[in-house]
Amino acid sequence: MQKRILIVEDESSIREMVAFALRKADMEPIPAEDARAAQQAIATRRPDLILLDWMLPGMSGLELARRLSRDHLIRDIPIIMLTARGEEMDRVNGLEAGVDDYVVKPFSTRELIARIKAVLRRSQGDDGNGMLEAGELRLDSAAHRVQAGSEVLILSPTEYRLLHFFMTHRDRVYSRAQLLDQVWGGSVYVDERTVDVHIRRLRKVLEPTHMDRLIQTVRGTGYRFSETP
Amino acid sequence: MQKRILIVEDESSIREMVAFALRKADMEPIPAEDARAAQQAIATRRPDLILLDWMLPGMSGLELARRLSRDHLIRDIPIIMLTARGEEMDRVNGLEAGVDDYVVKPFSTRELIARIKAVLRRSQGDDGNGMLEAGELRLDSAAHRVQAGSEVLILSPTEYRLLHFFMTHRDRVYSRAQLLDQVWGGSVYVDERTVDVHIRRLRKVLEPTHMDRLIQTVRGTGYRFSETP
DNA sequence: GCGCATTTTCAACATTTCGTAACATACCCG
DNA sequence: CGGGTATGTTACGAAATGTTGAAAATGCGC
Repeated sequence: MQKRILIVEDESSIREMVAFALRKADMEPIPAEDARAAQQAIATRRPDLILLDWMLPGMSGLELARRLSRDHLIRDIPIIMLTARGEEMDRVNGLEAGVDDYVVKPFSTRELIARIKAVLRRSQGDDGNGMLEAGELRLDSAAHRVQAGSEVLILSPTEYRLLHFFMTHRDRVYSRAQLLDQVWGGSVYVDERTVDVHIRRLRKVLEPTHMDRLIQTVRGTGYRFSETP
Repeated sequence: MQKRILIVEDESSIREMVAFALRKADMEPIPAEDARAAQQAIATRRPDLILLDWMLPGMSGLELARRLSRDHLIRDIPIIMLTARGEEMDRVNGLEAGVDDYVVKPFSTRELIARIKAVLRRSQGDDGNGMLEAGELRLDSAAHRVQAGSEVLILSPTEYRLLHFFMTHRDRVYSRAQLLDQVWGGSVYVDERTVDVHIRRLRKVLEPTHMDRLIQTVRGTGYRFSETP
């Protein structure tokens, strides 16, 4: 199934080059040259991923990203930011706005494609209806329900958000700070150790079904969600 | 070590401009104005990368690329295509004659150099994503995971940093002092022999998969990471 | 305001990692 | 061949890091 990729970029040469590369990789490019066009395209075509230039005429890419992540229907669309070198990409700002990855210009088209695939893969198991799967685990975000096999699991709100984040961001380490940003929201101050406790809780819920193996500790760095040990 | 870059381009002004930029970037340009000259240059000088104009007098760049990828000795030389904007790029779609990247004319030499470097890096086992490969070894820096074949290897934080450094700095000796600087960070005081111990630990992890051969001792100097003994 | 579910903090406990030192082995050169 | 130096190997205690249970704090509906 062809993935639709929205390209929000004001320079037409870059837009064209990326569109070219996307087609070659069997994806469907949707070009947009500013935030207005982007928003319209999102509403009408619902892309699977958004490529967002950091600097845009009118509204900055970051601002647009923030707006998008505010809208619940859109927030699960992953975003990759395109930034010019040295264009101080404050990583934290990006994380707050729900940006999934960065690519620094100038980039090779192959690298860009690889990153796009990586991000799409990470949010895989998402069949478009908000059904996420990993191992025996199934998370139905529409119904807000989690199952392991036929077992229904009861999660607290935070546990649920944490698991949901992990299932849409697999095979990647996240530090405690990053998890706090993403799962708790950037504007709360809580001890980093709190993350450990919730990890523990989540594991405890998953333990009876052996799905706790999906949540892995990366010593010295943070935690990771992955099917491979 | 200087990289040899073959420039196949009929317009001499572009050839010269690119050659100039390449020299400035410490690479060695090999100019060729048509397919015949290109093939001869490939046979005699074996370039590390080929810049190929889309439109050439006689044989088109695409046709040349196809021929090259047919030859097993040549097929792993990466190719970057130079195309004019709108030069029926869509036709490239399934063709895919082993082209690694392409740059749309007019391009800035700075961008071109950046792309060249990216492609060269990739051919050294760095896919630009933080996926590093060497032999059977694969290090995924996003997931913070190391595999040898399908085997997952467990590394301590320092072992991981050390391996990561080596995989991004191959074929070069580093003294213990340099390794301490780069891997431990300049502001720590530890005995140089500590490096030996960590090398030993890393080797031990790699031993079962025979990948310890990648870490080589250079007596009197330090250590080196290389695929060739 | 009260009771309940949830979240956060805290601190004891368990495990891993690290640097050092001591000993073993390999290599070089006269 | 033998001494001297460089590197390999191992063991051990201290320090860093992760885990865990329980208590304290918070927030929410009634």
